[in-house]
Formats: sequence, C-alpha cells, structure tokens
Amino acid sequence: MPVDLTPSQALGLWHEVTTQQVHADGRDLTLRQLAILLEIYLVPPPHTVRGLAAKLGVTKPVITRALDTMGEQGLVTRMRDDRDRRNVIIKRTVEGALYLERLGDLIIAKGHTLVP
Amino acid sequence: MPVDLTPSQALGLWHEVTTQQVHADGRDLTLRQLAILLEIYLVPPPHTVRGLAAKLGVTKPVITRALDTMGEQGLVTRMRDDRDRRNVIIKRTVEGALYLERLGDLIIAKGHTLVP
DNA sequence: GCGTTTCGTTACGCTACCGTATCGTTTCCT
DNA sequence: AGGAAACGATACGGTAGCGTAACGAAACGC
Repeated sequence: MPVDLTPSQALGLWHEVTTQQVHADGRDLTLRQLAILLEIYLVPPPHTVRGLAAKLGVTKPVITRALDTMGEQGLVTRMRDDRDRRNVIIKRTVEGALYLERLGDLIIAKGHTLVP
Repeated sequence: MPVDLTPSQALGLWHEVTTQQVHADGRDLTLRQLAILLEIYLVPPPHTVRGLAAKLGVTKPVITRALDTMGEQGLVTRMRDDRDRRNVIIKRTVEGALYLERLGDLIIAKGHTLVP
C-alpha cells in the first residue's frame, strides 16, 4: 500500500519533523549518522562496517567514527565476529530502539496534521 | 486530508530518503541547516535572523553561520531591511527552490515504494 | 609456511560547527 | 539630544566531523 503525498505535504512533513527534532534532540545526530542508525535497525542483521560503508556510499572511517559517537550515546554496540575475527558485528540496543520509536511517533503525528 | 502512516512506513520512508540523500547530496547540509532552509521556503516571509532563531530554538550565531554557509552555496540570500536597517531579510533563490523541489520529489517517490 | 588480501581502526591535517560573550550599528524613548 | 534597547555579526576556545593514508590483526591461497 503506497503512501501518496503531494509536493506540499512531502516538504511540509519534512519541515515539521526536522524542526521539532532540532528543538528536542539533545543528541544532534548528523544526517549520515541517522542514515546509519536507520540502516542498522530496519535492515536484517548482520551489519558490518564494510557493509554499511558500501550501502551508504561512504568510506569506512566515516562508519567507524559514527559508531564511536553513537556507541558513546548508547544507540548501538559493537562485537567482534567469532566466526571471522576480522569482522565487527554492529548490534542494536534498547536505547537505540527507543530513539527510533520516538522518531517514528513524531513522523506519524506530524503526518496527521498535514493538509494538501 | 491527513497522511496516515504505520510505524514501519514512517521509519522506512525516513530510511530511504535519508540514505539516498547521503548518497547524492554533495552539499551535506546539517539537520539544523535543513530546518532553516525549509522554514524559509515553506513559511511566508519576511524572515529575519532573530525570527528564525526563535522558531527553531537556537541562538542567533547558529542562524548567521548557517546563512553564511548556505549563502555561499546559493541556497539563500540576505538583504538589509530598508525600513529598519537593523534587520536583515532572508530571501529565497532559484537554486534553493530547486534543491527543495528535488528533495520533495525524492520523498514522494520513496513514499510510493512503501509497503505497510 | 609465508606472502597476499581483507578486515576495522588509527593518525594526520583540515574544515566547520558549537556556545558564550562582545561588538558596531540603528532605532526607540523621554 | 542622549542613553537604553534591539539587531545581526564577529571573536574565541573547544569539539567533532571530513578524506587520505597507513596500520595491526586475522584469514586465505598456493
């Protein structure tokens, strides 16, 4: 079931959500960090640094840095892969799930207030 | 006519759009910068530094810096207000309008691909 | 076994943003 | 006219991101 939006609704939705996020988010994630976080939580595991870098079209240090920052904030965790100890498996956390749940709620709420 | 989204659709939409934006956007705007840009283009003028700062809940230097950066990129322009020369009026540009139009198209396109 | 490849991380120099405080200009008010 | 207030910009020290390049550890291949 596709979601049909008018141009005004599409940008209006982005406007409302982005503005509220700027207001409320003490974390202030980068666009890249948010993309990484969403990828980790919405796409089936396992997630690796290399895989995320390829999916987003960025270099590996970008992923490492983003995971450092978001790890300090409790949004993700890293574990070495025991089956191939070169790999690092990125894992979800409760706090990260809550963060995205709040974001989803915000998007849904703003969607309801839109007029074409 | 409100837009009804399931939690999965809401985050899925954000995921798709954010990811593609990271891939494609050579500009790499901050979340705050994007919020400012949307405010300027979606809310009726006039826009001032002070007004934008209040609306987004940030300090004035944040707005000044964002306008500096986005001004260099041609996304906005500034003009002194001749009726009160303390004020600066922020104006839209063709390039800025095109940028947001592309963003809107992207949101609409990704909305169509969603399944609940 | 030993070179080669594949991981993720780290180092380096650089740029851009942050918050706080202050500045110069312009307007307002009495 | 002259002081107070409002506006946007700037200065400052600090932090966090960037891309490129190099690194150590682990697995692979012959």
